[in-house]
Amino acid sequence: MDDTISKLKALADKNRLRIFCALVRHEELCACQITELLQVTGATASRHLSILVAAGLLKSRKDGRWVLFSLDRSGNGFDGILQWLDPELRISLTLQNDLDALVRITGLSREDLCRQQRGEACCPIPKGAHTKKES
Amino acid sequence: MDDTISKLKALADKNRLRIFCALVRHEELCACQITELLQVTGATASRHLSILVAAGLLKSRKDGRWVLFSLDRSGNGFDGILQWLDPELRISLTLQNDLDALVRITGLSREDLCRQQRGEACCPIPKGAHTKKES
DNA sequence: TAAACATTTAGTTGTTTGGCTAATTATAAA
DNA sequence: TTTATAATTAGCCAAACAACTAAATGTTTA
Repeated sequence: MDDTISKLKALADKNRLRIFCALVRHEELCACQITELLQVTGATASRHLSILVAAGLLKSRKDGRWVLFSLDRSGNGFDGILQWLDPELRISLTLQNDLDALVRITGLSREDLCRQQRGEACCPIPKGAHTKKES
Repeated sequence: MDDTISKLKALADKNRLRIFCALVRHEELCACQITELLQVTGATASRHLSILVAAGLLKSRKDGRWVLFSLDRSGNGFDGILQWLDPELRISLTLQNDLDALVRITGLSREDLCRQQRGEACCPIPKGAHTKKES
């Protein structure tokens, strides 16, 4: 039961649910892409990611300097979770907006993305991104 | 999305998950039966129940002095939730123990149960109930 | 009507959680 | 080998939460 509660707790947070749903549609995302998506500090994104990994919902692998995260579909009841959350993916404006934002984020090279996050303004954020309101 | 997060948060608590799973197997339970099951104060059980109702996972109806709770199966994605949690019901010792305890609890009249909770010791708790350990 | 009683609401307290900044670790580039 | 950098960890604070006791609410019975 503790295992199930860990998964529920892990998903019962807006930012972590956004991460999870983003990874339903994108095979792999690195920590800095998640950071950019959520618009929080890298430390905060890292904490959320570690909670999702600890709950057995995500797995990660290193790729040089980067750490890439993806869904861990091997967990108990994973299909039930997806079946539950899938309708959500289609109707939530927040999640739709995230998918739009991910088109931009994954379109940048990881180098440019991280440079941008450090405020060197080499890659201005296109107007309209991150501006839709939740229904 | 907020609706989904409410449901996840509501289930992401050990006592509330126990309530929910108890109601998967028992059509209706009153607040005092839940109180007896969880071994918490009536106020605490009432709060947990209200959170589950607010999340749309349970519904309630009044029957005289008593309030009876049951699953609200009309909610979005309810089947996915059940599909996810059903395996849990079979393997968790805590939940199995709860089902055993419910046999005793539902075997008592509501009157006797509530009298017992007030400590008049009219209905001694059978030895062995509430004693199994979680795996 | 008065007393008993099932449940809920209010108010308090200690714990958990989510965010931040700063410091640390590990990898890559100069 | 020094510097830059992606990610994590540590430490802090405010907000959220779960438990309790006590008081309030609404229903039934004497």
